[in-house]
Amino acid sequence: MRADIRTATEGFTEWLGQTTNPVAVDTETTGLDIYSPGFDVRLVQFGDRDVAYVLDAKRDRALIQEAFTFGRSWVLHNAPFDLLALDRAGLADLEQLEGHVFDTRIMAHLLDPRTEAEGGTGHSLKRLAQVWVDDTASDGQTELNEVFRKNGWKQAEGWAKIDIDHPTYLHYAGMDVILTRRLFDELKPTVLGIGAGHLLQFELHLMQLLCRMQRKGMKVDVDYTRSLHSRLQVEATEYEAMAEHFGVEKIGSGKQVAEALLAMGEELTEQTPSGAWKVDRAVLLPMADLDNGWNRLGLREPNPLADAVLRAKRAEKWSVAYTGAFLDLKDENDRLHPWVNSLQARTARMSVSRPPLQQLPSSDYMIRRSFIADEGQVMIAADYSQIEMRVLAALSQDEAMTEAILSGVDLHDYTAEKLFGPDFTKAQRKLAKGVGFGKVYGGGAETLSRQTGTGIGDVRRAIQAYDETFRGIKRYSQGLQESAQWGKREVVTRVGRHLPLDRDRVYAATNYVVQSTARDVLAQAVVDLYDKGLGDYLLLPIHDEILGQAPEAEAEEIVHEIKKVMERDFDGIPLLSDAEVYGRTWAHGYGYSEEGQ
DNA sequence: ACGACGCGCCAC
DNA sequence: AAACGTGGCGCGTCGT
Repeated sequence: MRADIRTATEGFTEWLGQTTNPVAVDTETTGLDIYSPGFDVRLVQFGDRDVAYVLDAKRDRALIQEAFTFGRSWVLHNAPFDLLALDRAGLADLEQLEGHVFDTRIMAHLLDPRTEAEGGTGHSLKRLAQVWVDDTASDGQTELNEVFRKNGWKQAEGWAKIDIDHPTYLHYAGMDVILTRRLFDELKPTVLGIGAGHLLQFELHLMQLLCRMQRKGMKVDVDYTRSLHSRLQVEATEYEAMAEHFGVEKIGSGKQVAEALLAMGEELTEQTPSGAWKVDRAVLLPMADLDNGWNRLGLREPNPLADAVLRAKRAEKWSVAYTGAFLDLKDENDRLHPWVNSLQARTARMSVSRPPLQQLPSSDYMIRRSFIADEGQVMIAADYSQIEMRVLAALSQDEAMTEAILSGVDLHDYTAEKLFGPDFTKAQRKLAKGVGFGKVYGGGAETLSRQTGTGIGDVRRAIQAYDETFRGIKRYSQGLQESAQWGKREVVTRVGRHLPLDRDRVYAATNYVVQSTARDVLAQAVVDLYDKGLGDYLLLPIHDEILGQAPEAEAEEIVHEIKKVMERDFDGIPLLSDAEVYGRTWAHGYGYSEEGQ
């Protein structure tokens, strides 16, 4: 494969003026945390199929800035990282490139959303280039790692420490853009070939909007977070000491915990897939005489070790994964800019990482209290109610479920009445609800029986009654699986997304379509909100919810506008949004109030 | 020292 | 007939 890697600037402008679109772009930086102190862009590369210019971000700063004003189209692999890095370093604004950017990672995801572990190609440039461009393609990563290793640098250090003119580094940098452009040339017609051209445009647009959200970030209440962080650390240390008293030196070692509990005369019954004793939360809580909400059950004498391990683990997790991460990752203005991957899961669900803000504890508001609206603003949120059940009703066009939803009655009450009659008990409603979730998640009788503590026979009868009540859902689910059996082993969603199914898990088809369609509803809502000029109020997408902030005086009005934009009809099923003004902090949406503290 | 993996736990 | 879905990420352990 021809690869002409040029490190001098001679001829760059002429080349850029005459090469074909899109021009591949990549950056090499000091690290991954764009908003941490000390972050810098070191190299910026431009390339086409055969030629790469590897420019020094400092030496060639003006030339790079000028290049981005050329009004070309660009292609990047995993564009958000480089777009935000370029923006942060003042080399190119997000807005400047918006609408002119392709992302080969997004294109690859549309063609096969599976990771390597799931049997797909995965979405790393190296693997994709091997599959689509040249099976001997090497991006030079292995050689670069070797240089890092020989110098005694850890992975994360190498990127900042390697000499900017190290030949291995420059080769790696140059190959990246050449492979990206070559990959683009293969992926583009293939994406169009499966009829996903419109979907690609949509995803590229969405990705760039989420980049804006990420760049803005969210304000951390640093004083509060520091104080909570140390409180959690103290708590973890205290409970770790108690555990040690019972012979457990490392609370994270399931082996030690299990052995100590057995020595205390406790009985363990559940095992992990590899045969070890299971000592997770579900096992330890009852042993500590606690329910799921950590309240005393009063059923037995609490085991002090089980109690200490539970509390130490929680305090440890919360301080390391949350408060500690918030403090580590915030920028110099105390703002956090989490990574938002607009197209992540097999079902296209988005993910948020560094830190994982989509999964902060919701049973207690203390962690969410770390996030505070900007001066004069309040946090707001709007979520779709029962989005997955409603999407399932719409897709299946089930008559009974449509009737229930349109009548406005509580769906689980309706289901319980159909299953058990008008005098259904609380436990029966819970079971009815569980059966409904089972349809969305693909769960079976065994699982539901275990979860609800209902006998397997009763559960089977409930599922059967459910299928008879909601015949359309059963029919829809079977239809998906049958067509996947006959044709290609995949389901295609309403927006034309191809979701591959695993051979032995074809039953997951219903879940995939529902989860994916619900994701696309939220994604479309994000685009619509920006179109209506409400984008500046948004902070973060959370699967079926959008978190935002707005000036206090207008917050009610703005959140109402957001709700209205989100709400829509989906094949006769109304998708409704619950909108709420939280208050100064994220915790205000979870029962926190200043006065109460 | 580093990576892979098992396990666990946080969310929707 | 039956089959619980999607993530992020830290710790401990074990192999290289």
